[in-house]
Amino acid sequence: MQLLDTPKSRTTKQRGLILEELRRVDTHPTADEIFGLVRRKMPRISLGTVYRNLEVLAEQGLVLRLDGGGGQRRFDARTEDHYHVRCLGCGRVADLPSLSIEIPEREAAAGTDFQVVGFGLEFLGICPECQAAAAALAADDTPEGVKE
Amino acid sequence: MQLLDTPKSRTTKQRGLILEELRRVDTHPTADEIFGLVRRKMPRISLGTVYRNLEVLAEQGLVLRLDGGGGQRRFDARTEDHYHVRCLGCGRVADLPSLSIEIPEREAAAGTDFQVVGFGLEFLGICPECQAAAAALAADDTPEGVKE
DNA sequence: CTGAATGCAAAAGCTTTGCACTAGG
DNA sequence: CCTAGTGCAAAGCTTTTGCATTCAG
Repeated sequence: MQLLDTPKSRTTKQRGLILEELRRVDTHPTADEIFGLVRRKMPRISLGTVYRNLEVLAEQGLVLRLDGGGGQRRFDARTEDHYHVRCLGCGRVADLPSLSIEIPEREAAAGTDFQVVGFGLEFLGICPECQAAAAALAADDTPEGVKE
Repeated sequence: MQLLDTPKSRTTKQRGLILEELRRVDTHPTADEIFGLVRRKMPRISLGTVYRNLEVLAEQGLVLRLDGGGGQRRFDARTEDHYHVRCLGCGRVADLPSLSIEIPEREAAAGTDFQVVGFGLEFLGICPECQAAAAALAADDTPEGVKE
């Protein structure tokens, strides 16, 4: 069952061109860089349009957003080695009890001309509050007797 | 050998209090939330001071910045499964050939009340350009005959 | 036709910075 | 003393949004 129904999306020249240009490069450009690329072929496109389309394309799974969990910067005074879970709903972060995880840095380094110095890993999830909120919302939206 | 010499830092009331408050909580607060906490005990502190001190404390290794790779958002039209390296110098991102990595999501989920739905992993490194820049800089700063 | 999408510009975060003043060592 | 650090306010950057207009289906 589909909870949120996505509004039907249109195939505009702007969206097509953005995807095409993004596929042409392997530089993982920022929105602004994409704006620059696309503008060469469509000078009147606006940065807002680029942002809106990247968002749509990401929802459709046609592009990946690399923002590593993103959102606002958070701070932790616990400096011993441990991992975090970040809530996809509200951005809250919690500690995880220490896990021993093997990350093949050597192998990664072998596949690139970057000098690999480490890695960033965080788990993604839904915090209890956001789980409850989602459940309440689902209940509201579910007409009488409908099962999922 | 120490390349950049850090200017000697002072122990101000503000810096001490920020660290103290951050140690008191386990919520991984944002700069603004820390500002709120600290302001209860030192009402005239400014948000700028909080940012500056968090930066210093992070450099000293007393606090961790959780910004998941951070910087500007980047996009990728390659949607098949692969990992990335991000340059710590300039933020540039490159693809890595596919690696099979085992992330113990189950174990992580067992240690939290968050509903774990996945993880974010990226490698960190220095891109060739930034390696060159760093080497050039080191050469400049190295007086005649000095070896590292 | 209808409303999704656009261009433009303004607004909204979050973070950094310039400057004159304060205070740590 | 000397200069790192502070408070305040302004600026900076990236991303989002409101609105009248355009255009895809």
